[in-house]
Amino acid sequence: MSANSTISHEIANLLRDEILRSQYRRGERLPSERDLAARFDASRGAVREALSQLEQLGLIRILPGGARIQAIDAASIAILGPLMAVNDLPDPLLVDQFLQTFGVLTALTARTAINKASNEEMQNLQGMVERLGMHAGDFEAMQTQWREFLEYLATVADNLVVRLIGNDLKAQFVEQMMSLGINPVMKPATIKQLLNSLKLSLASKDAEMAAVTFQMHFDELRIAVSEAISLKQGSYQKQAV
Amino acid sequence: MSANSTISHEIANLLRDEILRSQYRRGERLPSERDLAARFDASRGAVREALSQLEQLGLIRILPGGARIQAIDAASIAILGPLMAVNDLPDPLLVDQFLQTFGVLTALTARTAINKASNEEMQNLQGMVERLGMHAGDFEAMQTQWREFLEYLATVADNLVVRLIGNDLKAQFVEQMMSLGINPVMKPATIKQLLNSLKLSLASKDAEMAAVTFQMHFDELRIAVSEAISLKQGSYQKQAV
DNA sequence: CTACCAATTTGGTCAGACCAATTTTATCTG
DNA sequence: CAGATAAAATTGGTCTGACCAAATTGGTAG
Repeated sequence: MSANSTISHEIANLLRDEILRSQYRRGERLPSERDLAARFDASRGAVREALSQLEQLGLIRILPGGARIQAIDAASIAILGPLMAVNDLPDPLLVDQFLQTFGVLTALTARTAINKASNEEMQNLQGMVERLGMHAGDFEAMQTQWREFLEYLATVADNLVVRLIGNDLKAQFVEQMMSLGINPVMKPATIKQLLNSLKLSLASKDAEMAAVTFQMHFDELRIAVSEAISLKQGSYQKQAV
Repeated sequence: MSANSTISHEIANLLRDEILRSQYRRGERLPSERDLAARFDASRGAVREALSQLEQLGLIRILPGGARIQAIDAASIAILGPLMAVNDLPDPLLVDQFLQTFGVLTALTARTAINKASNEEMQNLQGMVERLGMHAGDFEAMQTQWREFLEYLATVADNLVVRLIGNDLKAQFVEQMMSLGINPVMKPATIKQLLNSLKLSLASKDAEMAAVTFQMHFDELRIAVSEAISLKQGSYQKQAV
């Protein structure tokens, strides 16, 4: 995933992970560009490009005298993905916070979308929910359609701020979960209930109800993912034994 | 603000603004590094560092054959600040979306914070709200204390995801508004009501109520800011005449 | 008009050099 | 011994010029 062909990207990724693994303390000086160049057997130019990227991520601050490590909670959200990936398993707490955040933003998106949707868009939304209900069994197919639904919802809501955050978040997260083979399992009854509630809110154009529905869905999802992770953790420990 | 002493930063900022001003179309090729170097009278290395930053911002994609402009809604949220700054006045719609988003995230923070606050933290929070009420008149003082309150709330909630988003958002936004001299004015009665509601939710440890309170506050703020901007717009037009 | 091949352009990378500012070290002083 | 001071080494910022592989472009043959 983070194998961006170019050397500067590789260096950036390596250093990024080292920083995220707390191998440097906050405020500490990174090795000099020349030293790094020697270490990675690369030119100073390549190293400088890498550092330039890390600075943009908010992980370091470059200034005459040396590049210094920044506090991690002063960084950009673009580090979330890598942060979840530094360990074998993502930090469950972080994942939970992630879903919680994603939940409120999705709820906002739904609220906005329903409030400003045209008749045609409303019909499209209803149609998509309808189709979602039909594939209730097939996880893969539902996953795809579900994402399309959220995507369309975002399009209708047309909130650039949420959109941008969503980009960063989704890109960082979804693939991460997928690649780890973490499959959250939700009870069919719960899903059915969610879809029904969604149908209702759309039919009555009740934005608030839709928001609450999504909120509840994500709360369920948080539980499911949490279980999926601890399950995975169990199997890891087994392997270790 | 965006005058980062170094040439590469200057180039990056210039190009960033040009892209945000839609001077290039999506998918279009940026001038070659050599051309850009000539244009800015800089070395190719400096240009490459600049492009490296723009790529990290998600504004362009660099690949052999040329750097291409990306869709703006595929970028990082770090572009929001510059995006609001490209015009004399920030886009009111964007500002509104901004506050809306900030609102739900703050509501989430409040909910989480109250749910997991220790007794001591709870007392601190109550104390801060108390003090906020005392400075109801002085805008400056209240502004500072208000920010401290939110900051502490975030510390207690301890949600890294929201934290990171908040960083990016705050950094991009608050200063922007300040530097433009946009002072949203809220009725003292409204503020009083907000603080009371806040006091109540803290006293009864009612996380949901606190969340709703913040939500309402931000809705009020959105109105106030919207008015402040259109007021500013009026005075601009006067000047133009 | 299409398919294919050569010439050109473009990004990726390197080496070596110079400057200004900072940091470190050594030196001198009280 | 501590503190101020000056010299030396280090560090980031920038430039020049060069080479390669991949992609784009332009022209040519079918």
